Amino acid sequence: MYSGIPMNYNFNEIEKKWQDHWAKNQTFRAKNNCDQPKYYVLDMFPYPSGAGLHVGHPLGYIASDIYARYKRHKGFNVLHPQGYDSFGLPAEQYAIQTGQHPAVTTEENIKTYRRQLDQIGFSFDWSREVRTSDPAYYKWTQWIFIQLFESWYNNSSDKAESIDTLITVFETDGNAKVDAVCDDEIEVFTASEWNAFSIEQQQEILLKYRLTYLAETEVNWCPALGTVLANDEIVNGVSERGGHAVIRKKMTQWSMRISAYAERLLQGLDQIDWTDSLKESQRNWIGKSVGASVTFNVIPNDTGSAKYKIPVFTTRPDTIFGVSFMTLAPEHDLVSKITTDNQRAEVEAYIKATAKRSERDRMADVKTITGAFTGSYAEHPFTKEPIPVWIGDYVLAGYGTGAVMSVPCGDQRDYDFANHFNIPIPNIFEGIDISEEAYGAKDNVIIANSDFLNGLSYKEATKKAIVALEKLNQGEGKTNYRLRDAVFSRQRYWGEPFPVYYVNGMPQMIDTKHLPIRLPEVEKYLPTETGEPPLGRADVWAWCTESNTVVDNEKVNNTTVFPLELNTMPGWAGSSWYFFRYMDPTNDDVFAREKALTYWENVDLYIGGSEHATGHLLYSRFWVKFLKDRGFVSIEEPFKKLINQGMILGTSAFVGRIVATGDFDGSEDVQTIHTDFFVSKPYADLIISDAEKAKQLMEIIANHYSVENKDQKFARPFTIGVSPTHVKVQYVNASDELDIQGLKSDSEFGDDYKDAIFVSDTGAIITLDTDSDDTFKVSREVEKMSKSKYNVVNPDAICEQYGADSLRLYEMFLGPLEQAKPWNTAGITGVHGFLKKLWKLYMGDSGLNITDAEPSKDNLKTLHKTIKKVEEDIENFSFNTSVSTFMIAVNELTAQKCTSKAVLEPFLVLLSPYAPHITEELWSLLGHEASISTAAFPQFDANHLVESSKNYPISFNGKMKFTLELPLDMSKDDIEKTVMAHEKTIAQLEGRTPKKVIIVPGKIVNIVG
RNA sequence: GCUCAAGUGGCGGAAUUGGUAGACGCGCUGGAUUCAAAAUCCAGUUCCUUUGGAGUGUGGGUUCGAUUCCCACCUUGAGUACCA
Repeated sequence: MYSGIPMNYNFNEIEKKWQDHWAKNQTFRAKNNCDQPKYYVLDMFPYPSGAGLHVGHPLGYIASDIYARYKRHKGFNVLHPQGYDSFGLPAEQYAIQTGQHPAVTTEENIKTYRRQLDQIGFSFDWSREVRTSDPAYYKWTQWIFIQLFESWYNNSSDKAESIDTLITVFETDGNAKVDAVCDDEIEVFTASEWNAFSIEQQQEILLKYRLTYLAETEVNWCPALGTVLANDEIVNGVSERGGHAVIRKKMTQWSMRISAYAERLLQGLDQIDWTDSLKESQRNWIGKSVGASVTFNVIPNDTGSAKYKIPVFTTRPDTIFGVSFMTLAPEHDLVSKITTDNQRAEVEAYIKATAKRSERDRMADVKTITGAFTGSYAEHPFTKEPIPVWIGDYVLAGYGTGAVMSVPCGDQRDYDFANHFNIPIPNIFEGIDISEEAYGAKDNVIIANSDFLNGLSYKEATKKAIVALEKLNQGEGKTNYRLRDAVFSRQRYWGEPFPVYYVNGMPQMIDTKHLPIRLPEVEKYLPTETGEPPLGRADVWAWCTESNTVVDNEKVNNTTVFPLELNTMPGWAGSSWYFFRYMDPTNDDVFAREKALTYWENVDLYIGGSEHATGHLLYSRFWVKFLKDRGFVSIEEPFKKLINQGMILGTSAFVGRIVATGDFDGSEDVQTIHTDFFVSKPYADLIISDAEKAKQLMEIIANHYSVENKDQKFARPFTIGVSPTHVKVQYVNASDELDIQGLKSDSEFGDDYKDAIFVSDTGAIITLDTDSDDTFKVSREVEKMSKSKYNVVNPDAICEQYGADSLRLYEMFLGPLEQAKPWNTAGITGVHGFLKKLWKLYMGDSGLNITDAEPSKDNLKTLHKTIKKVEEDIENFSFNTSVSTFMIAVNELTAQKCTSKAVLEPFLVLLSPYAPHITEELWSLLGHEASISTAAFPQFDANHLVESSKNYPISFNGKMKFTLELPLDMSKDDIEKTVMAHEKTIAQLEGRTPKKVIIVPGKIVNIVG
């Protein structure tokens, strides 16, 4: 243990001491009953991966920790918790490979995370830790799922209500008047019909209304992962995790009726303080478009007499007279029904061809226009003219109705399609040329050739067209959203089990008082041979309605014991509400007690990565709105302010390996051979630009191989090039010089560098046993931090070598929080040196160097300008600039030889959010018993910054030439006189008379002429 | 293609109610200290053809004055992708 007062800054001892102290005294425990104003600072909780943290991960945590500590100094009761999103795919993939239970590896990974987090000195309230994979936690995830099941969305009240209110309506009035968000095509029934339905029939109907429902849906199936994926888990047509192929497949799945909340999710964005880009991605994801639904009647053809209707959605009902064809998605249900015999072969061939194209091909190739004519015609609602009905894969089955009214003059895709298939392109825009391309803009159009819409603008024509369509009963105004209901089932093991069992195929909820339903044990984490999810392997996975327990599968009799659901919940289930659990983490009666919920309300500041824009952040908002509707919480939005921290990139290091190209064996085949020669960066540049130098090196190489190794092939003429090869950044110093010995003896590279010959800056071969001055420089490049690029920097090593305070300061010092920026360990010596200077300022050479001396004017000026700047910076989340400010302050106070306690004590408080360990240590050396975190933030006093004079920049035509110290209270006239009389002014003017003299008192003087 | 960011020394970056461009730090150069190295300290460090001139991606514009405001363009990064 640490004792006495060391003269040197012994960060390892100091940091360990205070981390232990904080943990032991629960210094950062948030109070639930408190008169202080609350402040809730949250980080997006991590998935505990096996790789542990690299220096990029803590960036956001450091920023939020600074803010949390700052808010404590400002008198707030701060909730700053941390936990783990501990269900997830990687642990399960690892389990499949090794047989290790995911719970075991997860526990190990969490231990590593915790150790790494602890050593950085975060002020987390660990007494509130949550883990999504903990049954005490997922009990409530299951509970929320049940609440969603027991709810429907009433459009009339614009909120979710208990399913009981819906049943009451059905019992008394049937469903004709119900305005709900529900499945399409629900049959209308009366009250008496409802009451006559069997229980199963009733349940089947209710399922179409519930906010979470079981339905056969077309899903994104990932064969490699053996599970379905949500839209936001697919990036560029492949799985976000692992990059595996994804195909469309119909499966019975739990879904969440998030589409019910589309409008509120959109509107709510205006109420929250998020970045515009993040709000924009959510807006795009929700994808609201306002327009009309229009129904086209199919003209009965020779083969069929049925009267089919084609409903379409359009944002441009004003262009309805420009329709010259219709296009259906190839998957559209009507296609097979309306295709004429003549066209059947062609249509079927086309459908087959498009089905074969993967989603990825379709996305990659948007230029090729394909389609087929069905042979059928639809009737134009107004002109009654026949319109040919085509199919084409540019129309998406999943959006709108899967069919479009094609207006080639107003939509480029329709235009291209019409051109390709020689379909007429009628022009309905007055004075607009459409011979080259469609005119898609809505502004400044005047509709023509459109009967009763002639002469109208987009807005007027849209209104009028909708009214006319409504009169015909063939359309109405409609708003469409791109946002689809979210698939909630995963065919995986390591996730929350559903509290669901099946009676005659109908899902039944387990009563909430029997929760949690714990994840069963399985012997293998793979799907069953019959293709069921891993839970299908569990032996004890049936629900007994008598004992209300999970029992052996063999007991299933479908009268009292029923099979349980085999899917598990997706990763976003547990993370959609965890911020509430921190408020009351151990409560076993409710997910969080009301008192805690009303005190802490919502998250004031949320920091995390932007990759969660359309997943976690949208789902959380959805669940919170739902919980509010049902009266469980009182807030509408979970995260008031949100900041995305930028990614920290790695600075990769490369050694230039010489590759030789030539015909080495006389076979006349040109080969490229990787030699054992590596060249230093400056020399590599030289041989590329200087043929003479290259020749010299070639000779050396040829000699090496032919003489020493008796390898004749290099004696022939050849050419050389430099191939950059990644090496570990650990072997490179601040001057980009390589530790050759270190690299050679690194076991991870094996024998790669055993025979390596390193050529120095000057072109000399570096020998390791002589102490020459030859150095070898690597080339560098900024890339994403990743193990394969050997540029990963572990915070453990940084903490050991420089300390957590240095790490914290440096991460902030790198640049603006929200920007991506490269990490380069070399630069950390700057902030580390600052901490040493700070230590020296307080400790002197022979012990505490603090006196009760009156602070000087300069001391106070330095202190107060620092208070002002740091406070402004923290409020603006500009942490990088306050680190500079601290450096300037310490430089100034050192130069001023300041020893005044009245200045040095408050300065520690300013710095403590950034560098909590060293400030806590110095604070206690100053005689304080209580933690520095309890100290009040210093008060800024502008009086200390008042100046009597100003060093005016004197510019000529806007260019500053010299400065002049003048009193601040000097009048404009006097300033002009003084400046004009100055010898440097006279010299500048060279006899010219200035046209104008601009004087801004306290700012500048500009002489024009 | 569309949307949103961002372009400033060798590097990370600072400066925005328009007013001394390059703060702070890294690196580099020179010096002190040292047997030597590390560490520490001091000085210098945008560029150039240097009694001066140019300069914040490029070209224009507004202004006494533009990194900051306006217009056009270029480049890079992120997101999104046939959404009717």
